[in-house]
This record gives sequence, structure tokens and C-alpha cells, in this order.
Amino acid sequence: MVKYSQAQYDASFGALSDATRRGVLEQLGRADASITALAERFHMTLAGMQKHVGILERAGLVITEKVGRVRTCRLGKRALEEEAAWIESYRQLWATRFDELDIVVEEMKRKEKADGRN
Amino acid sequence: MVKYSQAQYDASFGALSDATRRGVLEQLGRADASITALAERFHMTLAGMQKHVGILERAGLVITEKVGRVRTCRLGKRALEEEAAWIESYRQLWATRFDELDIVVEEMKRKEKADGRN
DNA sequence: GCTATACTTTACCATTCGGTTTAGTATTGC
DNA sequence: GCAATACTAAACCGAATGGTAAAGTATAGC
Repeated sequence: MVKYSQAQYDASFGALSDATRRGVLEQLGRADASITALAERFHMTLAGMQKHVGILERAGLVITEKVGRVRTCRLGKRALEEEAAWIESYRQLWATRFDELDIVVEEMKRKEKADGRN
Repeated sequence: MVKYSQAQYDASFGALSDATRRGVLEQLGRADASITALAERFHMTLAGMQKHVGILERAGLVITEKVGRVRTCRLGKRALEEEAAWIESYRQLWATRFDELDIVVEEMKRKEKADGRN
């Protein structure tokens, strides 16, 4: 199931585990934005937003570029392909597992009936 | 884009942000397991594994049941539907955004040519 | 009934997280 | 050149993480 490094999954799922950061991603999906703009939109200090952007950047989900005194944030090259693949792979495993359990349940019902006849 | 509570996304993406917990999910996809079995398989103390299982349980990804002195862990009812949906939705946004940027780049190229003619 | 097993609880530890404040640096605009 | 703007860096804070060890409880098996 491992598609790429565990550390990458750690970083990207970790990045997604915070509502503010998910919001920033959605926002950047609509338009690039400066750190100040993002900080205002999410009601937090500049320094606070900087940390969130740093986490998104380290996860490869966002890239930033400083021009003059403004650092502009935009979506990175990675569109969560591997994360989507991991989840899909898990969902498949999950479905298979539940099919197995269904079989077990069926088996149990069958046995119960048989026991009832003894 | 919000499909259900932010806290739910926080919990499940947070649960997925650790390699041990992802491993536990994959393991439980193959067979149910006791806390002790999981602790051994992932080379950690019982108490340590108990915390991981607790996090997975709170995220709704795992359910446990104690019979006698053994607590058995199995996959929960939720198969990361909403998380998969969030990521897919984001991937769509991402693709759209990059199409927009392509248009901007095209526009710039067009203008450059026009400027070159002046 | 005694022992081993399986878990639970608690306390502890270092690190990270999500946030702040404060003080600094670099740019812009008048 | 000077004030405002935009970020950067650092220190600090309380809470959560990821792990441990140690002591307690409950159950299984002889």
C-alpha cells in the first residue's frame, strides 16, 4: 500500500488535520494570496498564519514567492494524488474486509441453524 | 466544500497523519486484532498502542470490544468516505486553478508578442 | 486459590502544535 | 528621508503527541 515515503504521508495528512490549513488550501484554489491577506481572512496574527503556510509548504501543498515586501502563496504542484490513492486503497481494503465479515456472519447463521437441528 | 463537521476532518486526517496508525488500519483490514497483538507487531508498549487505538476510535475509524480480558479491535463503520470526498473536491479545485493559470500564461505570451510588435 | 495474561490508569518525559507578543528588517510611497 | 507596510525571528504559553514505566484490576487456566 505504501506509495511513497511515510514522512510524506505524515506531513500531508498532518497538514490537512487543521481546519485553518484546509481553509487556506480552498482559498488558494480560488486565488493566490499574501500572508497578510490570509491572516486577516482567518482572523489570526501574521506570525500565526506564517506557521500554517510553513506547514503547508513543507508538505509540498503550497509554494510561496517573495516579491518586494510581499510573499505570495499559491497552490503547489502536488494535488494530493498519493493521499487520494492511499485513501482509495484503504477504502478497497475496508470493503473487502466487510465482505469477509459478511461471509463470517452468514457462516455463523448457517451453523446456528444446523445446531438448532441437533 | 464542507461536507461534515470540521472537527471530524481534524480527527480523521489527524489519525491518518501517523505511520503507526495507518499501519494499524491496514492490519485491521486484514484481520481483527487485540491490543497486545498490535503492540507487538508495531514494537511498542501496550499503553502506547492503546493511545493510538484510542485516537483511531475517536476518529470513528476503529471500534473495539472487550470480551473477557481481551479487547478486540476492528475497522469501524466509516470508510473515509468524507475524507476521500474532500480530497477529490480539492483535486478538482486544484485542476481548475491550474487551468486558470494556464490561461493567464497564454494571455501573457499573447501580450508579449503584441508588445514586441510595437 | 494461585499465577500468568491482558488490559487500564496514572504519572512522567521530550517534542510539536497552534497561537500570541515583541522586536527587528526590508520595501514602498509620499 | 521618514512613516507605514509586510514580513521575519524569537521567545513564550498552554495543550496535545508519541512514547515510556510502574502499579493496579480483572480474567483465564491449571
